[in-house]
Amino acid sequence: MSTKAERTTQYIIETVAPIFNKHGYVGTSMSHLTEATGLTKGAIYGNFENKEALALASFQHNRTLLLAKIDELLNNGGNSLDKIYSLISFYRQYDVFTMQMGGCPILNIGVDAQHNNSLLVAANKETIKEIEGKIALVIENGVNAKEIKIPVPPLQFAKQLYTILNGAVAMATMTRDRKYLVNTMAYLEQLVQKEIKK
Amino acid sequence: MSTKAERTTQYIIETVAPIFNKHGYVGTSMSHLTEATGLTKGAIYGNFENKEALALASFQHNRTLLLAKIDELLNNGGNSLDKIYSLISFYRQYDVFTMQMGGCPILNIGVDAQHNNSLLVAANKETIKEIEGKIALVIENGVNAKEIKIPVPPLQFAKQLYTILNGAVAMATMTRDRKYLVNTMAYLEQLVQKEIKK
DNA sequence: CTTTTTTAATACCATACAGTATATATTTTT
DNA sequence: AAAAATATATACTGTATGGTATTAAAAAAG
Repeated sequence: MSTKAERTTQYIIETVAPIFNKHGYVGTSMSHLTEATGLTKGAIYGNFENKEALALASFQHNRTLLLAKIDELLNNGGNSLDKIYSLISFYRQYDVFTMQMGGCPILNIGVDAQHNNSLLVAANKETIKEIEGKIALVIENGVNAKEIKIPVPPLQFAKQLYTILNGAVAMATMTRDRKYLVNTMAYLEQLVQKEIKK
Repeated sequence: MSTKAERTTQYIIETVAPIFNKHGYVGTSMSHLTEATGLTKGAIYGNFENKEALALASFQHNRTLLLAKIDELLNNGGNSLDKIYSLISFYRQYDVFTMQMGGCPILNIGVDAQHNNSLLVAANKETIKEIEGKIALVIENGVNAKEIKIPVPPLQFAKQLYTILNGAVAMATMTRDRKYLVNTMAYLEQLVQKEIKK
């Protein structure tokens, strides 16, 4: 079984991750964290070197949750077209899924950390690259299996798709209006149907 | 001529607006502002009630710059299709244009202020609505003049277009890679040509 | 050019911040 | 169950925070 400290560390990360995601790196204070966890600074600093290490662990936690979900969608049997459709369907409810994390970790951290924390910026960039790669792989397999045809290389197509997905996420976040998700996913579905379905 | 205070007020806003835009509301401290302006807190608090008022004025300043540019593009003679193309061309270099502001004010403030400052969130939402309205008007005129045809109502089309534009802005911001702007604008140009050009 | 009014600098609040050394609990190991 | 090791709480750094009276300087009005 795991040691006490390991469990506490995990508990802190889970509790604190949505707070960092909502309020950003500078916007989150140690007192926010002690209050939310019910622990003291002694406990937190016993498990994490400093605020930055905790913020990074928090981002990695959210990132892992999101990547696990995307993996699940993209490895869930079916042909590549089904996988793309299920990714789009997932983003229609992206706001519901990311609520537990305090919003989209990619967008929030990616924008918030920009001039405040370079470690978080780097971790976020890496995550974006990873997601694009996963989508590109599905596309590539679909092309090879002659299930779909695309007008540009797989990675570029994946980046383009992910850009539009994130556009919807950004708009929905900024306006707090989930219609942007719904409408954009409707648009993408007909786009996929018309443009890449062979 | 303008009074001294009016000029100082304006000078403060111009100097401080990019800082707020880069570092966010909580991430910007009064000492950042005194350092950047070369003024003391006495001078700043003589011209602004508090930090929030200054942040709001800063956002309004950037918003005005952006809206002026968009107005210029969308009222610059030519038919509605030309206007859409010139908007898309502008976004290809959006990073250059918004550098003076410390990045895209819509995205930065829209995301950063989300759980930190409700006044800024409201001002940002209002600005988004305004931009969408301006685009929708161009579309509507184009439809009425039978220059273009669109598969959805003008406002919805405008929102969809603006969502994709902002997706490119978000990706370019987060990854610091302007290729997202270039590629997305290339995509949008062929989309407009194929889909709405009558 | 003097007086009045306005504007900005200084010096100062009280509070909150990230982080730490030490003491006290609480687990683990024996 | 006792001893050793670990984990958490307490109490405390020094510094930075947003904000404010008050004083000095500069601009505008007479």
